[in-house]
Amino acid sequence: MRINYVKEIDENLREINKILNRDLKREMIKLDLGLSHFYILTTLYRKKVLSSGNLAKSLDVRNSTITSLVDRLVKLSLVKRRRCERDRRVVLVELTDKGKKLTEKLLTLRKERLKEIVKELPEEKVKEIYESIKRVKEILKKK
Amino acid sequence: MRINYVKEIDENLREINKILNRDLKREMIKLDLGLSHFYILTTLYRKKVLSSGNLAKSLDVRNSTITSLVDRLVKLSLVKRRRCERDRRVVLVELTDKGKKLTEKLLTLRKERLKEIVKELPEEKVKEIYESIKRVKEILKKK
DNA sequence: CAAAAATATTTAGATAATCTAAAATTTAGA
DNA sequence: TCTAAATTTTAGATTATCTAAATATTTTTG
Repeated sequence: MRINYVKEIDENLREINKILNRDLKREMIKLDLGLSHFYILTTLYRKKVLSSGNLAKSLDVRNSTITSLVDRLVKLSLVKRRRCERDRRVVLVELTDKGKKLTEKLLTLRKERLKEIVKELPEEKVKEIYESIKRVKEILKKK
Repeated sequence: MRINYVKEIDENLREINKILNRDLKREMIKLDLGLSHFYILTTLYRKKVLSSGNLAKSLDVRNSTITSLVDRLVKLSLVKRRRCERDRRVVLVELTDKGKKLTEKLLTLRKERLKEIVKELPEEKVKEIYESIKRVKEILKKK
């Protein structure tokens, strides 16, 4: 019997995401925050500084949604806002030191689950998994 | 330089999910439904019949949330409810024919993006990707 | 076997997330 | 300079999800 690879890859990816998201959601609830706040924190962690509008594009939500999400994070001193010097219409958002530390902790927690892969498999196999997943991402990202 | 595989796998998985979810969200909005409805439809598609409570567990939301999500799908004749014969406390949910058709269409749409993998890579490589992703899922699922 | 406890779901009402439309501010172009 | 465009925020509506209580059914126990 021939395997329908696309179907299987799709289902497995959805399942992986479900498991990782479930764990993540629980962690965020403990902090009294939601998944969207996690996405903002990690996006800022990678990009350093981002305008409110680009954050909205990145999360695929409206600008006004970003305003209230960021409001919450500002109140908790996890991120800070400042006006862009060159174009004063633009609001730039970035992590505070406290925000950076928390984000690192969250990313670590999230990776705990994935560490089992490294524990269980030989380096060669882990590398293969890494490359496969990277390849999928690159192909999806192109479009 | 040594690559931190776990970190990279984590980031790539998140990115893959972001891309696939964004596409999916747009599709569901056209139908005037949310992502949660998609999860219900596809879960039922795989499992055929599920109690309201098990749906809640599967989506990691409260029972009462399932009630309103399913209400909406029943109104659109995409799923139907019935009492369990053996234990009449239990409410069973399953897809209607209309629901099955729509779910198949949604899954196809979602897989369109992933089909590019098959187009671009040799069968051998696709198989490797499939097996890698499956392995990740299995390891995560164990716990 | 009847009363009490446990289980599954729904209802009602509250809270939070996200949206739309309009307002405020700033920039860019005719 | 005046007008149009761009960026963000505000205000208010809508939707999703939650908690707690209510309902119906089953299981346990004295």
